[in-house]
Amino acid sequence: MIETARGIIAANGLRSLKVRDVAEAADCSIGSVYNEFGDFDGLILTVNRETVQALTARLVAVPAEDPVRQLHGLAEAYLTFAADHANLLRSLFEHRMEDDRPFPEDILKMVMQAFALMHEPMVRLLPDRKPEEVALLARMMFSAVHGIISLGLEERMVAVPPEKLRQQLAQFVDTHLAGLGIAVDKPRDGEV
Amino acid sequence: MIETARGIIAANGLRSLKVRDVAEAADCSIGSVYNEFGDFDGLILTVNRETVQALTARLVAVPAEDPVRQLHGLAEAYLTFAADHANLLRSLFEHRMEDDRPFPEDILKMVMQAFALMHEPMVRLLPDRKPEEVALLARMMFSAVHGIISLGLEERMVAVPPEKLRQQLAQFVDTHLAGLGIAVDKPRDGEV
DNA sequence: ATACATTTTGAACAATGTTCATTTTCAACC
DNA sequence: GGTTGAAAATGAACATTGTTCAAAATGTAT
Repeated sequence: MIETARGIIAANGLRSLKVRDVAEAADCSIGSVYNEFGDFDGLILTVNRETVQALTARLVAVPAEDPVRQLHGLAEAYLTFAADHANLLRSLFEHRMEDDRPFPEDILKMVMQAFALMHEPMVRLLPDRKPEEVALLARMMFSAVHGIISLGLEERMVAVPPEKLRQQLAQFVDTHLAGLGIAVDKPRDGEV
Repeated sequence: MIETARGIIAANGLRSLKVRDVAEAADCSIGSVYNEFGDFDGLILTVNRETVQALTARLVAVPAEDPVRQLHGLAEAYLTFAADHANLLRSLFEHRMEDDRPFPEDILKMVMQAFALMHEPMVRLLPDRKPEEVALLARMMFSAVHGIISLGLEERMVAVPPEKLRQQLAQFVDTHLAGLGIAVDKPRDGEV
């Protein structure tokens, strides 16, 4: 059932998700969807929850030996995930809830955890700066990467080919690290 | 009528925009809304069009004497606009059309024009690089700024206070320019 | 004043999220 | 095995909202 919903969102975007379609595909009644998830938002949030989990899993799997490589790896993992699951990520970041119900605590926490994954390598690279300051820098860098990727993949606008985006992202990370006073002269794998 | 629609979106988000509300507020029939805008998307797009125009106007108004100051000004103008009209900007970037109708050409063009405003000062700062390369750098920088601002202002997540965001943005621009090999040692107005 | 064009109207329709009384399922107990 | 009561599943009915379109209202030219 979640599987079906995710399939529909991934294939045609959140807007095309319909309760009736999910019920039919799952071979159960409409009411059952409501018994399971409470309401439509509940279903969407369940899919979104799994999306963050999948994303976080990818990010956590990035090797952590060399902090610079790790940052590149995180950015690239994010890009790969975003390119493969553009609609799922959009659902996560763009879905607004009914009324003004609060954003679920656990999803928020997981997103923050994903954000925080850039924190550790940044601390290693900037041992002299205050932790709070580094936390801000890390969040900023994550946000910047997010912006580059999400606008870059936006089909409505002129979408950049993922391969090209990958190069740009790597360049961005390098440039930004250089700006922070971190030397990155040795080219890494797969860089042009 | 557009005014009403914009008001509703700005106040409560795109989701709460209803044809009937607009018709009632404009003191006309539902049908008239359709005669005027074709369909619901037409109304939304009209509001979005004016949003890009307003944003572009703000960005164009940024002084262009010193390129570094100009870049800071552009980022700050974007932030100010985003903070003042968060829901309108979201409507512009997040609204998906029915089916797969194409994104209107003119809006796309205006967004690109806004993107391109970072191009000129970047060319001035990097006279030795190839124009296409600078265009990519400019778009990347714009996207990064967009990401920092849109995630930063996201109330669902932990929103950063605009004042704090302003500082971070300025720091980001400085860092990035430094990474590009551009010296920025003189503090600018209003910087902490 | 008449005839034709244009605009406006809002009732009816279609799509879709939501509810809830009813039915079905199923386990526990005698 | 039959009875019973809780739990789960059902889908018809409802509420909201985008959309259509025949009819009415308005405007204009002759």
